[in-house]
Amino acid sequence: MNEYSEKQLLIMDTALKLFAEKGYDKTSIRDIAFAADVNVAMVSYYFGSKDKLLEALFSKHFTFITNMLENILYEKESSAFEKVDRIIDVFIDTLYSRQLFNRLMTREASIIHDGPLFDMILDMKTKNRKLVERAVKSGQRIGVFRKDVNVFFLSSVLIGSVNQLLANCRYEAKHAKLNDEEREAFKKKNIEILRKHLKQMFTAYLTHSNSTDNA
Amino acid sequence: MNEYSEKQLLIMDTALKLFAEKGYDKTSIRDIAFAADVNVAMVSYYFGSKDKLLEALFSKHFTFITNMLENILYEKESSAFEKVDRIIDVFIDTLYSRQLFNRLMTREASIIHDGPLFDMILDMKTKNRKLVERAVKSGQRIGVFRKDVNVFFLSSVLIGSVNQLLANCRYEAKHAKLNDEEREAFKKKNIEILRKHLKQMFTAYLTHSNSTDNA
DNA sequence: GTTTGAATTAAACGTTTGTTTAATTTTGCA
DNA sequence: TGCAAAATTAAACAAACGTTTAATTCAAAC
Repeated sequence: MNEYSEKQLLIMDTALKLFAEKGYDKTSIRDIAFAADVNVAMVSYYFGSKDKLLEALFSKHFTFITNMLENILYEKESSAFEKVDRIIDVFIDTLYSRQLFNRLMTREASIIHDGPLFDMILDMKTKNRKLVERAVKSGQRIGVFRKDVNVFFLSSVLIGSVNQLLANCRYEAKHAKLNDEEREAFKKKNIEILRKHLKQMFTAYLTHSNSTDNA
Repeated sequence: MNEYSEKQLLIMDTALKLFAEKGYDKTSIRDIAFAADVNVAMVSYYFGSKDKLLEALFSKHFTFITNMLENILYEKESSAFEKVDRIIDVFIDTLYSRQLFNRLMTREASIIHDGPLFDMILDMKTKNRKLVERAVKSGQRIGVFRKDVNVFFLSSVLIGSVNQLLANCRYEAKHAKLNDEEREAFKKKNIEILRKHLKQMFTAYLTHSNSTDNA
């Protein structure tokens, strides 16, 4: 199913980069063709249309990411705390290593109302929540986590923080006029801070007995 | 400076709604004109161009939001914990009450590389951080907050969480086929959960003594 | 070497876009 | 009422867009 020729992959990679940096709508097929050094007609020839190219991009990265998430889901971990740490690592590493796709997806997600892309994104959001839920429940079962944790809240914090921090880094890097190398180093540095503090924050929150239980 | 006629405000409000829901690029001037029941030429006549209309929208909402943030900055609060609670309230309420603009801004922010919009967004991000920083430092001064708090991290968590939760709510609401009223009630419910748990989480994190100080 | 189908190309197509024009209507003021 | 400026309109404009066409090149099989 997902077997693309080298030329198709070249087009997809080039398109992903341009879509992420300039936006889907502001990237013309001619832009992609020029950057990938292929003829304009090749996109329609291989993918059918610009929309289908976007769909192909989503499918490709979704199968990779959701597969990874599902594998984690069936891992055996020794403690609930390790589970939480592991999940934070997986989310951060995935969002960081697939920054371009993640940027494109988040952007498109905010204006999509239905169709195959909507279904894919909804499916991924559900899987994200399942993963967080599993870790939380295992900690609750053995009594080390508080009982009134809200998973919808937690997964929003997790994903939202990473994306927001990466966006902030891009802005700071541009403001400080960092070059590509410096910017990536800056991102990496802040991602590691995020990782460390997010783990601390989640642990503190999950083990903290709720002081306003009756609210 | 910011004095617009009723017709100009009508165009701006209509444009904001369409930009937020369909995206800036996918909304044509004809779409706006039709929805606002004005002639297509009126947009260029009043604002100069579509880009300038977007700039006007940004200016309008930015002056409001940044003014509000700066006012908070000089408020007197009794305790550091109250300061944190207050800031969380302000961010949540602002992001929630200006959902449409916030959605538009976040979306455009991810593909803007320079220009007046870039400067405005950067300015707002800086102000956000200043606000968080002030609350954290006041708690550190009197010794109730830990010393190694990272403000860049905290502000990312705060803004990122709210936006991500609202985006998740939109998806859930569409999946559950809620109508407009039900969707807003669903959002409101989850925002209140977010508010409560975010305050707990921040407090737990800020007062939690760091167990890996030497890391 | 010929044939067959895929790959590649330059050119053209029709549509939509943001914007402008030029004419007309409305408004506010003397 | 008369007049000048502002507001509003329908029509037209050029440019950019995604896509298609029709011709040509390429590669592999026989």
